[in-house]
Amino acid sequence: MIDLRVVRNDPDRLRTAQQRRGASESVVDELIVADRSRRDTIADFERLRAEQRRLGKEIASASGGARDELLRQTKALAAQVKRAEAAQAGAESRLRDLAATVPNLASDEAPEGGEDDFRVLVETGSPRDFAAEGFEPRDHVELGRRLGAIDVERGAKTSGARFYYLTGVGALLELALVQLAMERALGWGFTPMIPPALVKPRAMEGTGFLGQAAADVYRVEQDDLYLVGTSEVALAAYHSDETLDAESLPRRYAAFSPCYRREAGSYGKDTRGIFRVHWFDKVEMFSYTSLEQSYDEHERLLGWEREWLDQLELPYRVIDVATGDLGLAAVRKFDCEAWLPSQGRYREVSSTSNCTQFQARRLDVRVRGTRGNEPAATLNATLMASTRTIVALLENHQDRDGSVRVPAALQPYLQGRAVLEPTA
RNA sequence: GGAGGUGUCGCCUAGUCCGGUUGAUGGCGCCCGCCUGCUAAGCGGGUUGAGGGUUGUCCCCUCUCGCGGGUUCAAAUCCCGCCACCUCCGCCA
Repeated sequence: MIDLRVVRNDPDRLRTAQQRRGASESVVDELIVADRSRRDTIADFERLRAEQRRLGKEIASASGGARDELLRQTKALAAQVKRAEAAQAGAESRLRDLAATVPNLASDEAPEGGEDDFRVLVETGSPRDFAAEGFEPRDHVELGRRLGAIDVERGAKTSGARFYYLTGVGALLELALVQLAMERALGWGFTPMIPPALVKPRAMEGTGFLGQAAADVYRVEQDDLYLVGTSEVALAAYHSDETLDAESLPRRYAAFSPCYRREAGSYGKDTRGIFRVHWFDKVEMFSYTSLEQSYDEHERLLGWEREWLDQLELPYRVIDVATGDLGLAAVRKFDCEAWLPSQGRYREVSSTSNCTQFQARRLDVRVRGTRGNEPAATLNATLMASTRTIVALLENHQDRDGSVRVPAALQPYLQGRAVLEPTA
């Protein structure tokens, strides 16, 4: 949720922010009205309640006729209090519902525009020239089949489109990646976590996934639980309703969890292979910081994401995502995109967002600092998304015979294997 | 899934049966001060959190006893629903 003080003190800033996002500006005026009505109803209620209290105290000590007279007065008052209370509750929920639709204020540094208006920040490593090497690169589906690593046909048989089995060396590869990622994260000071993948509505709502992204979320209706699309949800909710000491920040968590996404509205997009699937596993980095610290932390998280891709020896670029593509919670987002030879372009393999106080305000995560309590800032960053990492590894490190070179850093986690050989 | 119990302002706890000076008792911890070669002990005071008013950190108001409703002039206290934890039973990895 955005800071409602902006609505009161600087509505023009909010209008500009909405405009930069391509979001509704009229909502600002609605917010101003709703906020004013909330304050008015609160004032009414508090005034009546104070009067009621005062009378109640008198009744307690009065007796006889005086008491009866007081009772007559206060009975009428009680009805008014009840009405005022209902009016306040109504005004508050209207404001809350309205505020919930407003996205976080995008950073001034984020490029303005839609999905295609990103800015490329860096490009590192160069895509291999397969023509010069004299062979046509295979895509990950073909490579995975030859290695006995990926089985999409049986995935579809069992669970439907966009499901897969990792088999044999494919399964080992994921476990190796997870293990390596966790050890790196541990070295950087993260606390390893294995969080729940099913969460209550509050966690989902608090992280901003029930708004415009709700269609992409799996819901278990019978128990009113949601399957998380990222462990960011469970990690953000981890400290909900808590007040953290400023000295304990930043707090960094690295979680391994499955991720479930309905991928609604992506019909026909990336239908081949395991690039876009309904379920994958991921190691996610998550930081709690103060608002001031969050900007530097964002850079650090990006640095760690890059270090990870460097050690997997993948060519990639980093983009500064445009305002219209930030989602609800982020003020700024960097995506790392690895080169995919089969597609001849860069594709997202990781992403880091600074959500500032947007999630913390909803989930009630506060920092106890010198200025009193204030909402914490939360940041998330992909370290290792299993399927896309496997796709990038197989395609970039393939050889003409369909074998795949294992980057040195990963070899100790794959029983020392330097090359994955086709089984058929 | 069934039966019973518990949930009080950091931690522990009184209060709940029998509604009203409870805007919640006491202890521990913590903070400030006093005392003292130092430390400890001792003595005095402070200590739930949130929102708002005034922005004259001085005060005032509202909310907050797991959460949400209800009854009542009035709810920590009575009633209903839910949640979490504990014990036992059943079922299952």
